[in-house]
This record gives sequence, structure tokens and C-alpha cells, in this order.
Amino acid sequence: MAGPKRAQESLQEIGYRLTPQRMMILAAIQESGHVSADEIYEKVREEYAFMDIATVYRTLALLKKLHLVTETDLGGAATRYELSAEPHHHLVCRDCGATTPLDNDLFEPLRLTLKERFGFAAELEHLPVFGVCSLCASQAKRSERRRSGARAGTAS
Amino acid sequence: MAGPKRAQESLQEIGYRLTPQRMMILAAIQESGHVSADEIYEKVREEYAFMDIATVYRTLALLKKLHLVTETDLGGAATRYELSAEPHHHLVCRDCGATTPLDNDLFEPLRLTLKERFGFAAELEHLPVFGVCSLCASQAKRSERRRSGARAGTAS
DNA sequence: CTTGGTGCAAAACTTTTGCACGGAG
DNA sequence: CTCCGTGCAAAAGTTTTGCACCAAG
Repeated sequence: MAGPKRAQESLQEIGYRLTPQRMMILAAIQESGHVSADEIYEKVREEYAFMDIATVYRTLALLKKLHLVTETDLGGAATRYELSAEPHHHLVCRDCGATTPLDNDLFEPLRLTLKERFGFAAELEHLPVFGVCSLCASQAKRSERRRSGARAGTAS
Repeated sequence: MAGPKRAQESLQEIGYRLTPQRMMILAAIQESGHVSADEIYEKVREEYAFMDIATVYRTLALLKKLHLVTETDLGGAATRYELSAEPHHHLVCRDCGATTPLDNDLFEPLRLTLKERFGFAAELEHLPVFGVCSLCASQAKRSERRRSGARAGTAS
């Protein structure tokens, strides 16, 4: 895990200011793992009521440009962000919404194949893999009820 | 490739009406491959000026539910749709935006690994793999100028 | 002084929803 | 007649942008 410390240093090294807002945003991302812009916004507002959603987006755009955070679009709802770290991926359960981190090694064979066969330089930094986790697969059999509370699991 | 013919038959078999609008939408998807809802809308409007964007979305939702089209979120911009076919994937070049179809076999080893190691039933129906195609990789060296309209990039 | 970063407000964009009408079954 | 599907309009949600101000360099 690359702590926000490193991200903060990187920011300053390249000549960007390390403002309180940016520190709070980085901290919020670190604490929560995968977060949407709005979740960051709400979280930071708990301690700093004047935080603006536009600042969140602008900061995220900056961090993204500097490769300090990665952006993952989980389809449909809002884009989620995470501190950059070693390339890794996530299993995303479409039922309970839980995300399981996934080592990058699993994707190396695929990446090599794409490079050899197509000359395609795949950027497999942070891929969401949708599906149904083992827990939900077994629960689905006994309880047909769910569909409701599958929003912000994010136990990364 | 499953032509729209089959999709149309499927619609009727299950008891849905095969309206002109739905036919035009299916035709538009087939002609263009990956298309956004808005592109479908514009395309159909060339021959039928009263087409409504809501109808496009409602039709897409229906076709999606019936697994007649697949939905692919390329991050950031609008979701894209495609006629269902054999499970397959796409290489998406973040520079030129070109998409190259990719056989599902390449992903089978990964799917099996996820199943064995995590008990996770991955739904690898239609995965976009971002990166840089061989063409753009070589062109990037001589011409540094990028095209500006492509929102396809920056997906981590 | 000059510039970067913020807060506020409004816009832009994609997608969804309410409502009434018309045609198909 | 009873619904399904449509067109129109408005709403909802996410992300971007214009503008003025403040503070840092």
C-alpha cells in the first residue's frame, strides 16, 4: 500500500501545492479504499464543512494525471477511486457488492499473450472483474431475497 | 455474429412486439458494432425523425434483459452496446479508439483460476481491455500530437 | 505581481421516469 | 376494451466549467 505520504511528497516534488483540501481528500481515499467522488466529498465534509464537490473532482483529476490514484468505472453508478499501488485487480460481486483484491500475477499470462499475438500493450492496472462470490452463490439458493442493500460494500 | 434477424425472432417468441422503432434500433446496433445510446439515437433519427432517446434507452434495457445485446461501460463517457454473440472481448486502443475483437478462449484460464482459488463465478462475457495498439505505439514515436475528442483514454 | 487553488453556482451530459396518446392484440 | 410501446417533457445523478476571491510563491 502506498500511503498518502508518498502521494503528498510526489505532489510537492512536481510543483503542486499540498493544500489541506488535497490532504483530506487523499486521507479519505486511503481510509476507505474504493470510493466514489461523492463519498470522498461527504467524508471530508465531516471535518471540513466547506469542502466542495468540484474541488474533489479537480483534485481527483490531478491525482489521476499524476498516476497517484486509479480510476475504476464499475458501470452504471459513479466512478470509484483508489490510491495507486502495485497493479492489482478486484473481484466485484454483483450481489453483495463486496470487492476482493486480486493479485496482478493472475493477469500476466493474458497480458503476454496479447502482446505477442496482437502487439497490443494492455494496461491491466486495475481491472474490475464482475461475477458472483462464493458466499452469495450459496446464499442465493436458500434465500431468494436480496436486491436491496447492495450498495457501498467496499471492504477492500 | 448473431444478426438482428435472430434477435427480432427472439423478441416475438417471448411475446414482445417487434415495432419499427425496435427494428431500427437493432439495425443501427448491428451496422455500427459498438455504439452508445446517443449514437443509436442519432443514427435512427436520420430515417425516422421522431425517434426519442427514451425509446432508445427503454429498448436497450429490454434487449439487455433478454440478453440480446451486451452492455460495455468504457469508463467516463457513455455506455456502449453491441449485439450479443459468442462470449468475446475487445482490445480498446486508448489512442485511436480502435476495437479489436478477442476470443473468449484467452480468458478461460483466468476464469478457471478464479473459480478454483476464490470460488468466484466471474462473468467474463464482454470485457474491454484498454491499452495501446501496435499501430499507435509506433506512430506515437513520430507524431506527438493526439486527437482530442476521445474520452476513451484515462481509464486508469 | 502573478499564478494556482478554492468555493459557489450553473451548465453539460447521460440516463431514468411520469404521463397521456395511439395502435396492436 | 385492455395493454404495450411510444413521444414528449421533466427529473435525477454525475461530472465539468465559469467566475471571483484568497493565499502562496
